[in-house]
Amino acid sequence: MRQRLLKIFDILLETFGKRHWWPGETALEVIVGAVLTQNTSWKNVEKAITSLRSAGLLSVDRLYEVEDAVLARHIRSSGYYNLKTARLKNIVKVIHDEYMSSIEHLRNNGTSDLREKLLDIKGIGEETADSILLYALDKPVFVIDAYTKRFLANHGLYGGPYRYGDMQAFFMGNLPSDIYLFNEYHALIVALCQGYCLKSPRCGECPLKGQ
DNA sequence: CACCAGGCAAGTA
DNA sequence: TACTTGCATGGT
Repeated sequence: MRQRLLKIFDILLETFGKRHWWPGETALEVIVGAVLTQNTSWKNVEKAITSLRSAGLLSVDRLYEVEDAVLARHIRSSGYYNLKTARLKNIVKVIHDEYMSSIEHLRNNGTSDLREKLLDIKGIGEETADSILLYALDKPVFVIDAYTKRFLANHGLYGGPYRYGDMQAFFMGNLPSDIYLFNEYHALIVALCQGYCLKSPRCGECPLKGQ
């Protein structure tokens, strides 16, 4: 299975190229994006991030201080703005109060289980926590989402159960623990599903046909 | 008009 | 444990 998953990765990389998920952005922007993109298209999230950046709000301390109503106005385009305002405030408060507003301190925290720490924050579930761990904090965890589930179900790689932890264990048990690989693999699965498995499935043209 | 998008928490059975 | 529902904008 290990070789099969690596072969699939090579095909996806060849087909779609590097996805450049969250390159050249600050870790805080990644964290904000991870929350804002919950059940929301990335396009709508980009507008919100741009608005926050223009307003000079993309720092832990500025986000900590800003009024809820003001924050909500800037992230309006990403939907669920009242909910997401509270969720951003929740995680920013932890970074501010417990890590001196430093993402580096959060990243380098080796004493407690960082994943559990994130999951304890209201509004941070497994996918958001793992996206933050992988894409913002450079931790080797495999991110699972609705696309990943569809990918596993559609390609006969895995028989279930289709629970988050089981699917994650499948990938992490059958791949080398590598930040770059986990980062790119997840993004490539999304690209595959968006191009071939989503609306009007094009399974006949799927680059993984026969794999 | 309907449906979906890089989920989560709270409620129900 | 396994559903169901509210949250909300913007694109197709």
